[in-house]
Amino acid sequence: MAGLFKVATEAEEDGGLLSDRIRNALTDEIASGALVAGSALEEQQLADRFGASRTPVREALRQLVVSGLVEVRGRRGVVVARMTPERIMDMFETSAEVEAMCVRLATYRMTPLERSRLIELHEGSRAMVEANDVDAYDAFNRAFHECIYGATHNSFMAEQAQDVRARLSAFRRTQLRQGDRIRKSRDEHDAIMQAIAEGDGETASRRMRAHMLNAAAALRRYIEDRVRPVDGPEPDNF
Amino acid sequence: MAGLFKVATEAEEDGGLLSDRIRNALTDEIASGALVAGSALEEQQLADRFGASRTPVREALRQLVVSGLVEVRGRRGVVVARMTPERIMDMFETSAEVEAMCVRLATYRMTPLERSRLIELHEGSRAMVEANDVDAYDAFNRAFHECIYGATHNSFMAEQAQDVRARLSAFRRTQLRQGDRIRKSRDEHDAIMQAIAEGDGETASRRMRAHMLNAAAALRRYIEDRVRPVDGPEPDNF
DNA sequence: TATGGCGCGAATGCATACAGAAGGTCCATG
DNA sequence: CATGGACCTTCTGTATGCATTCGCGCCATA
Repeated sequence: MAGLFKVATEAEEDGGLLSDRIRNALTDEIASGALVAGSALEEQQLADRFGASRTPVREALRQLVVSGLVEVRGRRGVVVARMTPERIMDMFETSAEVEAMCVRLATYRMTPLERSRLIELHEGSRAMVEANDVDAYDAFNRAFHECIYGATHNSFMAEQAQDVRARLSAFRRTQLRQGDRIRKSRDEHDAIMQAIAEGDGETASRRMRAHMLNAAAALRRYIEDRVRPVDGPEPDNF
Repeated sequence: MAGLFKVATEAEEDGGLLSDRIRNALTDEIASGALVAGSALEEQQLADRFGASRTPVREALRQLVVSGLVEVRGRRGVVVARMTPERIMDMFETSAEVEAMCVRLATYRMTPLERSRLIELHEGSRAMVEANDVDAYDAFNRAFHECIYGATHNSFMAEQAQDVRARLSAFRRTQLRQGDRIRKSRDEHDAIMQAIAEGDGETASRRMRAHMLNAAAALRRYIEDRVRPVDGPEPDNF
């Protein structure tokens, strides 16, 4: 329902292709968790929902397959990518390494202006922590890391890092709700910022890796706490 | 023409989807350089060539857009991704960092069996160098690096690394034809292998990064030698 | 002669129609 | 009562048709 309204409002910016609009909408819904993993995505149903025919829906789905957000099952249609816990951990580890790689290069290459912008962002996150505003912190977090990607001055690397990050966004947000993870996250950012300020890319890199792996561990605890009691319908589902 | 024949022979394995076959064929042709950057890809023309209708061709093209191998220009159709020298260098740097990351993890995690397999591959490459067999060495090189990806025991990371590598394959092969680059490449592999044997992931990582950046530099020289004399129709085309 | 407007052609983007396959269901039989 | 097979439904995969839009060339005018 929210999707319908969104499409209706976005219909005004008609410049984009219909298939692109559908793809972006589905990407958002998968990344936000509105579409849970394993859900079947029927073409006709989506076409009705977006007020389009099956053709642009198909194109959007095919693109999502390449992005890894959905997977095809023979001729039985596509489902939202159903990931095992092992795969999620693999993705987090990869993300950690990629982020560590980016921050190392960024430390050595960022301009004073970029550094200033990063500091500004980081300072702004203090209020979100104290308000325990998960959504705001999630948005900040994204901006913070993208700022680092940009500071690598390597647009391809930035795109790759963002791709990996996007595939994990659905899990990252849940992870932030674990205990006082937000506060710890900001403390870790603080340590990273210090290494950046000192121009020590190697230390920044190690701290970033630890930061990301801590987030993964927090997610793991969160999942185990939530999945254990149920123990029934969805053991491998997400 | 070669493409037509290829499709005809592969038509027997009819299990795959038509759009997948087209996508794979186009991927191969772009990666191998048979389709040069900037070439326009007309839907009807491709449909005729593959003996299909426009629909599967469209789907294949859309998937290639997501892969970054082709790009759309409004409604003017798609062209093989036209990359600037800066972007290619960005991609090589990213590839270098990713490979360095993989080999570090692989050094710490590979099983004796995997190490044995890697040594065997490396030994086998000696003959190719002495025969100066670029195609054979290119194939070996791919197997060598994929073996390392696998040894990370992180399937997601392996996929990411392979994606980046695939996007550079068209350039990697040309680079191997530069001077005695093949011999140097094998020497660098040798140094990497030594670090792996000693279990020193950090050294293996640094050597791998240098190896990849050397390859990029070789490509740059090769391009400049070839593009400088022309200086006319394709300054940014390559 | 140069520039701007107009019309035509062609190719993309979307919609619709048709064929094939996969799964479910119901019935018959052991 | 269980099991296997055939039929039917539904959805995917592909083909074709139509509208829109973009580019290109021509012509008129300053």
